[in-house]
Amino acid sequence: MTDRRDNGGTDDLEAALRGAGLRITRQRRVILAILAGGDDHPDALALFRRAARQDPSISLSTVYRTMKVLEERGAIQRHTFEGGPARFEPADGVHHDHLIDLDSGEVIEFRSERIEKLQDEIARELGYEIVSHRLELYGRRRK
Amino acid sequence: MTDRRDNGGTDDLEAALRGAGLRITRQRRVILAILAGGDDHPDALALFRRAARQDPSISLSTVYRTMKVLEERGAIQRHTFEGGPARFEPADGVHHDHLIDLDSGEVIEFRSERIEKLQDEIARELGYEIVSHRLELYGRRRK
DNA sequence: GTACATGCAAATGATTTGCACAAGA
DNA sequence: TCTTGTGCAAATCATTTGCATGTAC
Repeated sequence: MTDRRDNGGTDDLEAALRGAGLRITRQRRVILAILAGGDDHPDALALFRRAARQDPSISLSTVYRTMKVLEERGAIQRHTFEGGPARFEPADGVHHDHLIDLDSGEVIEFRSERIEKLQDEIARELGYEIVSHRLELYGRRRK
Repeated sequence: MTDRRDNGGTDDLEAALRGAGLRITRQRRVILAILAGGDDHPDALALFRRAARQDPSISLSTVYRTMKVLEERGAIQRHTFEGGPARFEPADGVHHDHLIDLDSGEVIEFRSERIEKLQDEIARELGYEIVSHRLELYGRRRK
């Protein structure tokens, strides 16, 4: 047993690349392991720094390029929270929203069936079909 | 009677600047009128182009600087929808969320008391206090 | 007159891209 | 081998800022 999540693990990410006829390079292997291993939402620079510890030859461009292909394959999710740079997380199949801790930058995931449903109702009333949505709560720990 | 909204009109915007001891310059007057007059959500460049028609000497920097002070005074809202640059709208006092038409870029405003309430409940359950939030629906017109 | 505002150009920060070389399949 | 990937530097995009000059109050 491992503490790695069932989905979004290195194997799933590798499969996403392989399935598209893309290559598993030494640097991609490192990046995928970091993505799959962590349970936070790192940005490109954080990913780059962590990767560089294992392989100092990795470049920031490669991190960005890898994020782009993984996103195109639906293997990861890209989030752009207020202010900061894009942050990434392995796609876990189940959609969820985010609560961002304004003090620490920490991201807490949550999911509300009722909110999802209400969103659909609203879109329908306005004559629209939802393609995607984003719901982000920004707050601080209650004392 | 005017088709200008009750709130977020030129007068409100001017008041926001005056109240902070700031000056109403020729270029600010033009920008404020455009913001107050339109009912869309223009980005800095769009604002700049419209302003330049009335006063070709206006610079993009001034648009950005004006957006910054107005935002600091709470007179306008800045939105960063997926992808694109920041877009602005006069603050109308009542909070609302947005549905973005993926084909036209058009922004439709809506408000759901029930969603607002659910968000508060969720944050509370997670031990947080919401400072702000953003809910954006991206979709296309239903045929 | 004096502090605040402006235009311009240069700086910034995040991200992307062109190119010559390297390396998976 | 042949195509895809990489590092590096330069380019791009949105936005900000330094500075000398202009102007609202």
